Amino acid sequence: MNLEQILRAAVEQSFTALYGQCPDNLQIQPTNQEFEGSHTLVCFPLTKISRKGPEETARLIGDHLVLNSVIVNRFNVVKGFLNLVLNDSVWLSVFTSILKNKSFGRLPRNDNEIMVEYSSPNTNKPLHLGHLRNNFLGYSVSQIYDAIGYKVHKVQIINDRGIHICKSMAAWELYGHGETPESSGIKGDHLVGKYYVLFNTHFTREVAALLQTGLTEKEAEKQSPIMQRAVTLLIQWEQADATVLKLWKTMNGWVYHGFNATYKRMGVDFEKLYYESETYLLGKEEVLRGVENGTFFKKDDGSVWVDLTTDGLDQKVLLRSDGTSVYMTQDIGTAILRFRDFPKITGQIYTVGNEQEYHFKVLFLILKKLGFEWASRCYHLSYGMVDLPTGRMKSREGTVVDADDLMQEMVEEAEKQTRELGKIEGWADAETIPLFEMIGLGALKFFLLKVDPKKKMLFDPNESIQLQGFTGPFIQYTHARIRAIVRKAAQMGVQTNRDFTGIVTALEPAERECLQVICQYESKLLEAAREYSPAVIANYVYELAKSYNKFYQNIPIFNESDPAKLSFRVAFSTIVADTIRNAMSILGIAVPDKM
RNA sequence: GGUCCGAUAGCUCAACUGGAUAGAGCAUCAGAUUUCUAAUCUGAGGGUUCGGGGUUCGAUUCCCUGUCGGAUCACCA
Repeated sequence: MNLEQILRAAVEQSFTALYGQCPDNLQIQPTNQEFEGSHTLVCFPLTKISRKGPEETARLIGDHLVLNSVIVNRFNVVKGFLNLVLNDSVWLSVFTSILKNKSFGRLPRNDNEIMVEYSSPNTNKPLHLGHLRNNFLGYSVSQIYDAIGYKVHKVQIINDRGIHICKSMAAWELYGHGETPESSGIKGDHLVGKYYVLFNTHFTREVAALLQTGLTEKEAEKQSPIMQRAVTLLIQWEQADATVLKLWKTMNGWVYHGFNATYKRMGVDFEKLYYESETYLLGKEEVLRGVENGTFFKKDDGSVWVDLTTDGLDQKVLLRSDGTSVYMTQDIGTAILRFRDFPKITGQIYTVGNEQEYHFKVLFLILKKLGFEWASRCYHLSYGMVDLPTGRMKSREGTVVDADDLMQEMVEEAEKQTRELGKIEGWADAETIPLFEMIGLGALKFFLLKVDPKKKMLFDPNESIQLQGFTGPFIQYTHARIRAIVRKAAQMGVQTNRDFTGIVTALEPAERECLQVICQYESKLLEAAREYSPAVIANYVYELAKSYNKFYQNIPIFNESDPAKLSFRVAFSTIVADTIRNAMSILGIAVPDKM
């Protein structure tokens, strides 16, 4: 039982003793800074049962608690708010139990399994800033569920087939001169992306030329030789033409190789990859089954549709008139396949941008209509676009921020700043290189995760790497400072592994305050899981770091003459550092011991 | 036009299922401390929570309505 549960039980007992019954949704919240106390009971809702005014109700409960409960020391009443001051002995025993609990911050394993999909890029160009938010979010949500005891399956769907990859293939065939990642020294995904861009340049040029000859825009686009080549490639691919398949495999292979390097630097991973080329046929089967049992219908031209007008949505195409599948078709197949592969999962989380909200609404509805009861347990973790101070990212205008470039710039900036501060002089490269990586990526991840996922956000690279304020590096530094204290204490031979109940009699206000923040960690994890929001954790860990800084500022640890208090404060610092490290690992961010 | 989402300090963001005088950081100004890592701490100024109604002990939060911004409504993915 944690502190809040103990307190809740005590209040329930008192209220029941006074009035014979007690509502089960007692509102206990942290006390505002300006009042004395740590926990506050909101008494307005209780007046219906107590049949007294809010203030009197609060006073009576407070009196009863002080007399009958061992944990409440004193109280004060402001309007209908009952502010409770707990005994320091309670705080100390809570502290000791956290200190001894090796798995603090990780809830016990349970039988739940959940699947998280994230990343899921197209294979025709490298990852960009938007993918960074996607990956960090998906990874972090996986970590959150892992921490509350779930078994998590991280997956992604790779859109490896379709016209987009054929465009890169066409351009490479025509203008590539056999260029490979090895021959050019260009990372595979960037190389394929280069030909995708090249396709568009030539396509635009060809269309412009054809327009001169008097064709309409539509005709010109159709007759463009490079576009015709791409379409041919797509048809040949579907016919399993050996040479086309070989080229397709080769170029996709380059992309995967490049992506893997990017994922590795990001610090994300996957248990299983699904490929569109392997799931779209199952989707097609299911759609045809749906036609047979009347869930879907066929139009005269042979295309298959679902009618969702009674659900307030539109009609949606599921198979083209030529029988080929669309995006929705393969998503149906993928979802079914996943629940077959992992029958124990209680649900599935799709980390995909908010521009696809409609798509997922339709997808889940279709799955429900097909009779899959798990459809209601699919959740679209939707997130907003990432803007830059320089303006919006537009692939057409070439203002897309490449993920690899950005990570590299962040790390370089981290190095520059750290060197300027001069604290790492004389360090070996083996120490500094991982440190720059930690700071640069920590800054990036923290900044992208601290904002509520569903909101669109502004990414300011310069602000993100600052060592002051609501940033990753600030928290990393706080952690490093605490570690320095703990190291020094260890050199002095201070013992920290002990029970402080009864040895230490009183707490400083800053200690009590900080301890209170630590106690909130597990409930924050649950809240983060409920909301699918790493931002909850980011806000929390920032609050914790600030809270410790106040403590650190007010209490000179090594000036303490009482050895019990000295070891208590060092142990206390250890717990804060551990909690910071735990919370940051939920965000996928490493924290250094020295910086 | 239909649907969904957003709007909070100069800027970037918080505010737990409706709770106290709406909070942080940055920026501005004024101080402390020169250490156990100052990459710190304290204080000040800065608000009609987009406008207008409603629900109640109490609304940034819920309902209605208007304004603005974004997304989406493809035989694209």
